[in-house]
Amino acid sequence: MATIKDVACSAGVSIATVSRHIAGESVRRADDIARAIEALNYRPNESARGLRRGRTNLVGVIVPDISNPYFAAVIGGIESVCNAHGLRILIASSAESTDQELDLIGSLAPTVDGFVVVPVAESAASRSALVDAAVPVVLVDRTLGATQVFDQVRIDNARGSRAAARHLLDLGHTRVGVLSGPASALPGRERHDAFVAEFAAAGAPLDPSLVMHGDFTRTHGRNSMRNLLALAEPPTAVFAGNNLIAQGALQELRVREIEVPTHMSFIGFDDLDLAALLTPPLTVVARDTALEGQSAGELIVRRIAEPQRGLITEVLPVELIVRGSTGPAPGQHSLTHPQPTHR
Amino acid sequence: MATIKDVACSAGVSIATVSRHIAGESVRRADDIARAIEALNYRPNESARGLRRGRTNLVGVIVPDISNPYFAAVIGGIESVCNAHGLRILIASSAESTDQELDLIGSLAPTVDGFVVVPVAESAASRSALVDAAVPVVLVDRTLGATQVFDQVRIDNARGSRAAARHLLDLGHTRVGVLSGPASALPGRERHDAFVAEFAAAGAPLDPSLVMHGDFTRTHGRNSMRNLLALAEPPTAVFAGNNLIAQGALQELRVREIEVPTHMSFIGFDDLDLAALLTPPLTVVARDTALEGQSAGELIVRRIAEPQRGLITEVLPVELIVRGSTGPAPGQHSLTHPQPTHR
DNA sequence: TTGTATGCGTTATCAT
DNA sequence: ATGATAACGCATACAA
Repeated sequence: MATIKDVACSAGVSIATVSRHIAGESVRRADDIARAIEALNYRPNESARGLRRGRTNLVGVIVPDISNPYFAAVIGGIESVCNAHGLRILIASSAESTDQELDLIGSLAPTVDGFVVVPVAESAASRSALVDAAVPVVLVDRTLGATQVFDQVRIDNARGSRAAARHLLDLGHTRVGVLSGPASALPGRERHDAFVAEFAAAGAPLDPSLVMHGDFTRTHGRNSMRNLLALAEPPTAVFAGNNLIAQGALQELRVREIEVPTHMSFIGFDDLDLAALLTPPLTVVARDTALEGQSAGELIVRRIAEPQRGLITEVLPVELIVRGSTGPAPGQHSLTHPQPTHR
Repeated sequence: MATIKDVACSAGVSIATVSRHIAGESVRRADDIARAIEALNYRPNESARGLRRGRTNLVGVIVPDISNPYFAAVIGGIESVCNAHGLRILIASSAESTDQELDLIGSLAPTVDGFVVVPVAESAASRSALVDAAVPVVLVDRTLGATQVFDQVRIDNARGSRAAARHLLDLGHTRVGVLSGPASALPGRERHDAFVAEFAAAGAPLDPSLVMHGDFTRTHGRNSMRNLLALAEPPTAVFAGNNLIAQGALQELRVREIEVPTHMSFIGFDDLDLAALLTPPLTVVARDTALEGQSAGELIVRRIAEPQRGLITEVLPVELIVRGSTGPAPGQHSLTHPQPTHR
């Protein structure tokens, strides 16, 4: 591997001059230096650079599960923006464990110029570890405690849930099941609360026995849907709090051969890759997951460049996509149901 | 940030002793040192370490598209294994561009101890760039030229395709469409060739006009399926060369309201997240994508530890999962069709 | 077993 | 505008 010294020799200047040239300063023999760099295929040693400047050009990205398509899309967004700004992405999975998340923050902290984190839950330990890390931090999708100390990228969970609730209300549903995520995570809380609140505001408060809390997992979706179906009077519609919960619930509906939407309307939060190809195609509250990652990338880039800037919270929009899995409640005139938006 | 000097001071020893303690050598005042490290929350500076030892503990992972669920699963597998061995993962996307892949290899090479690459195509430039990088390399899923110079993790594409062909033959299909991936990539070639060969070997060579080559994209799947359907005599079954091609093809089948498998049998290479929830559930050739990543992780870890070892190629098995999208060809006795394996 | 001292490749300071 | 040089934090050769 060629070093700056080799370049300096080859170009007949001192290493200081080469360093300046690389830093963009104007030097007399810039051409010779450029030629030497080219000829030797010289690349500055990042370790030496990092040691000297105290910066590594590395951003640590910690997510609960890399294989989840949602997180994968977010990572993709982060990567494209950061790479365009010369920042490398260090990926690590907390494997849905706050303990592991804490370890990762601690061990990555001295190595990275900044963090982009999708926290597992609202862990005070993780929050203070990130504060101790003393580098810029951007939180995506979830928060770490009520008082904001980091930049954030979130989506408008409340609006999405309200739109879903509104849609079901318009279709005449009043007996609605809710498969919520954990209250320990912001999206779980916000989606749940807004959905329930919208029904209450419409004068049709939901039956609490139809509200199931659980993790963001297929298992929760499947088991809770099973429980709902076992009820003496099952709901006429179900709202699933995220993509995994929806998958589990759909699995159960499929096994039980429940007709959707004839006997049960279904709406999920988060779009699925094949949602439009299911029978019936799935009605969902969707968001731009790649954009979420890009926004996070832009925030961390900016924050690293200007650490003193005021805290930023970016709230991205969501969209109700009405496909075919939601229909009028039994006994409703089909005329009243909204026109599907085909996508 | 505490340095080794701080620890040495606090423990009342020299920095060399601290360094030895960290390296695992036995030193007299190990306890004092451990206490000091704990108290100061000391972590070795990776840049300094990298500079001094010439190793960074970083593995560069380059994939064509991070958001593709297949690659995401592979990355997840790599990450879990590497992290367990103290190696960090540097993620970068080549965005399906061999040029970008080449740039990434060059710019990451001085920074990483090894590469895990899913090449975009069989690029001689990428191959020689990886050779020039002079660090261990593991190739996943695809190759870079005929002569093997790197460790590899692949799947048994030929066996998977033969199983798919066999399955369709057993169902009596002889007029079969093939939506193949690019011949420039190993999986595209192997899957195509084995599938075609199996039909030929069975004395039922495929009609060349039913064989469509294209990229691993939804667009190819959709357009080619459209072309097949527009034929005077369309095929009775279609084989899709990967997950994206299958998605596109299914989209077209859905739009055209073609009944599967009554009017058209469908089988894809690669499982999809919701494949079992489609109507009908999809018959596919599946593989363990996470395992593929884990194997790659183990190979790169091993190769970094023992660079001199002989070249390794790991070929992972595939599995035909018969669900509901394949049925007997028109005019066949339904008795002859195999029993579905429900999953 | 321990400490001292050197150098890894780079940037920044200082003098020219 | 340029060159010599110190220092970043660490691992190790060498001396003790």
